[in-house]
Amino acid sequence: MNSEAMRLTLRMTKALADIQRVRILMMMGAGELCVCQVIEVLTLAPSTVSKHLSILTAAGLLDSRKAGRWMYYRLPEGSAGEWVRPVLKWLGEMLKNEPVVVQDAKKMKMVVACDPQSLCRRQRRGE
Amino acid sequence: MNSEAMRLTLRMTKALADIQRVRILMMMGAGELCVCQVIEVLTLAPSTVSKHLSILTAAGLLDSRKAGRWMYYRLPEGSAGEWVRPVLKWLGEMLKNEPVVVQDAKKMKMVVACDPQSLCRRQRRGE
DNA sequence: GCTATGATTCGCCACATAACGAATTAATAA
DNA sequence: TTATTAATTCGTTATGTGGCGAATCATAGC
Repeated sequence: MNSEAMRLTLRMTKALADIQRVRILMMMGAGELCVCQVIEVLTLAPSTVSKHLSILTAAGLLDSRKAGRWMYYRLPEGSAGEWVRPVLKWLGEMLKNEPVVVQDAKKMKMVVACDPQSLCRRQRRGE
Repeated sequence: MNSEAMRLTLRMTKALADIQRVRILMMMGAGELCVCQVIEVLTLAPSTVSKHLSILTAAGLLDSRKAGRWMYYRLPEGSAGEWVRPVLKWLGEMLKNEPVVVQDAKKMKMVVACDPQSLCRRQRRGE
């Protein structure tokens, strides 16, 4: 840890200090998700969700992968997530019975069931 | 954990999302401190420091004790700090070599050396 | 090339928050 | 009681942040 430590730490804690971003992290426990899937669960504007995802990524709390037009986000694996995992574990234990989180998980199941393509099409038509 | 969990969690993460409050938490590792000592190290207005301390306390990250005119703050002990300790440990490891934190610790030694009474008197006269 | 489309960036607005000094509170000391 | 004093609360200001829609970017498909 060098003099960047504080900057990095605050980037993380600030990233965690928002309910939508916490909800996203909890959702990601189930595996990687594309942006439109996160939009569907949070029911926020695409631009808003994209911003949240970029903040989480900049904080090292998410990794991303581009596949064609789709962007997939997931929890960081391996050594990349060493500093992150304890935080996520702590969050998970704090929130495992939180209604919002449980509800999001349920909605996630529905969303993962239909493929992203048809999901985005529905979104374009306005739900 | 009930439906309050998210509120509590966000109160904690928001409390951690500020550099002055992180500095305060790191300082408290050395033991309980009165407000004027924290003021001395952070070199911020008393009202500002008081606010930070109240935010940390409301988040469960600090306990307080009143002794005469002095108010002492410390890290929560025993079962009260069960959810807090892992976070503080994580913070401590992230920041143990952070210049600001090291410098604060050094200043703390000087501050603890002189008694609070004379410290506050000096502050009143404007450093 | 052109169009369609998933995602991001930009500009804006409303609201939250950190900082200060002044006023207030609570407790000691005169 | 009155004055002093450590801390807090209040009011104000400047800055930061979350939200949206419009515009833009990047890739797939025609």
